[in-house]
Amino acid sequence: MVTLNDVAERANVSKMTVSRAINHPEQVRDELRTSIMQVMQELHYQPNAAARALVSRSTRVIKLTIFEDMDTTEPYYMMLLAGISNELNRHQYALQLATSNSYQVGECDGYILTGIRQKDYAWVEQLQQPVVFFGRNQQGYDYVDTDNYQALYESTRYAISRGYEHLVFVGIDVDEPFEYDRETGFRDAVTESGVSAQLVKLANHCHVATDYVQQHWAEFPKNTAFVCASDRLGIGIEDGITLNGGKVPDDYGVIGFDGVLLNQIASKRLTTMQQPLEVMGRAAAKLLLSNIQHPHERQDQEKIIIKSRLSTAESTR
Amino acid sequence: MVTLNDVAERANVSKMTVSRAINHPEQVRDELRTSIMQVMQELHYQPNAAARALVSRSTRVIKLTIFEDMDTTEPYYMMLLAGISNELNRHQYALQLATSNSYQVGECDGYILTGIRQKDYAWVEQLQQPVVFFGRNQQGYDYVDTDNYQALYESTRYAISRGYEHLVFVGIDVDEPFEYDRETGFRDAVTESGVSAQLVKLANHCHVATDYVQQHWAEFPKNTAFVCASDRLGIGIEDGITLNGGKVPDDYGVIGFDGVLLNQIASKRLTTMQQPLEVMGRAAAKLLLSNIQHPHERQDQEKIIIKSRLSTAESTR
DNA sequence: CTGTTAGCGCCTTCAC
DNA sequence: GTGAAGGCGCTAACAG
Repeated sequence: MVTLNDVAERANVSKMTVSRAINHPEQVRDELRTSIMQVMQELHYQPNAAARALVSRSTRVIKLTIFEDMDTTEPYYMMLLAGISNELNRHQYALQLATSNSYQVGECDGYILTGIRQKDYAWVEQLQQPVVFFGRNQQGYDYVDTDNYQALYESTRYAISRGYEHLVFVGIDVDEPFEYDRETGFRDAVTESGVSAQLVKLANHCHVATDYVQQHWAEFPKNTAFVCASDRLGIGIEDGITLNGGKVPDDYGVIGFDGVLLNQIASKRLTTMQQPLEVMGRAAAKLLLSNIQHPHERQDQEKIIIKSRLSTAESTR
Repeated sequence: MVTLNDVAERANVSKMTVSRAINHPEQVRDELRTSIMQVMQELHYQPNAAARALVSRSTRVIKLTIFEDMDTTEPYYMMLLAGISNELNRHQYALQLATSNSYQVGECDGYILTGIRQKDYAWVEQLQQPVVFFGRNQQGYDYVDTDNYQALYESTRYAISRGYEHLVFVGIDVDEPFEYDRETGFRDAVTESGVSAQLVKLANHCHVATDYVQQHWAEFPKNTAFVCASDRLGIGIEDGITLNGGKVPDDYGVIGFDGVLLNQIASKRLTTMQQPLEVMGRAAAKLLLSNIQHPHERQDQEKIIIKSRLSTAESTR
């Protein structure tokens, strides 16, 4: 292993000069600095991160902690990872993955947290380093989230603009703020334009949505659009319609929400509100790094709300 | 920050005794050890990983390097991550994510590599730490891979056993060993049983497969099964069949390969050879850790080939 | 069994 | 501008 010392000897300077050439180049004579740089290249010198961390108390490592079993984790986290990773790389930080049951090995300069439940907050509070959440929270921590209200408001408006006259909101059967935001977005859009509408909440699975359509088919006149709180529900709904002989998109419209997986896979492409996950990942990383550089009081909670974009496809006319 | 020293003082011993209580408990009197443990608890002592790494030259960090743009990365890597992460956690190692353009920050004890191209091998060779590949390689590095031959052999046999009398292999249009293995698996199964068969290679997209069926529909008599080299192709094929009025699974069978995403999403479930990605991730981690503990020569290349399992669903009878 | 000494590689502080 | 000394937190090696 090549150390600072090795470089110093070869360059005929003290190791301090080498250290300075790296960390405070302006304090070293140009001539010396370039010759030191050259020696570092020749020797393939790589600073020892552990030694740096030990003395500087900064690790240049960010931990992403996912409070869910990785096994059941949505694959779309991959896009999030990409965003976080891209941004961290730009600033020469490393990304370390952890789960709630991870053995905590090694320090870090900050955390990005996602999938937190109520019982996990005790752990969060005890953290010494800055924290950014992925997803809304009411505990005053900075967070990045998607604009659930806007997403459903806009997709509903879109359905109406395409001439569908009866709207059904297919929500997810959970008691979470994000779900209420989506519901409210739908309600507001519907109220404004005065079309007829109904709401239902289902478990977030394709087949549940399909069964729902099967059982309630009589309730849906032609010219109905289903505005769904997830793409899984959207796909299930579309299937149910087809099974009943309904025509998509001519007589029935379907709009999903999330838009991560399906574009690559599903054969019939679903119109969907697409969360820009890569952007959201980058935003979370950026926010965290800024908190690390400028430690601020917990008073002013920073909320970064990112809008989804409608991606139109074959399930709406 | 609580250090060894703090614990030592509070427990009225030297810091070495505390260090030993942690790393070599058997060398410390039971009584002393328990009292030290208690003090550590009280003080919430956490060993400083940087200091440990510095002195022991072991970081307990494993890097997963994905040689693809994260942006385009298959979401199924998430399952791989889960497997790797689970296994590493069991052994108290941390997982660090890197991409080819990552700034190399910090050391690690070993690498798991995936998505490598020819031009990346120079980088790999210069690594000091043990390496395990995800996916076959001919450079002599240990690797974990799925058994492509077996997967297609078995799915083909299955199709035949279900009474389909004409078989079509829908391969991926790439010049890679894994593709030839799949093709050979198909050929062998077909030859053994003497059914009629044909092969085609397509770009790995749903719609390409659908178009293919559309254009060649006349070639496919009833009782044809399509054995596909990916689930995307499988879905596209199934769609094509349906569009031509073919009945799946009664008159036409479709079998995919991969089986990661779709079970959660697609409404019509595809019969598919499912790669146990979580298991493969764990295997890669296990192999790497074993290489770290017992450094061996590069002579005997360890190959871990993991079999896929058929997951039968609605696209075959 | 337990304590003392020394040093891992780097950076801060203080001399020159 | 540059160098020397000291110490970050921990552990291996040697004393006792």
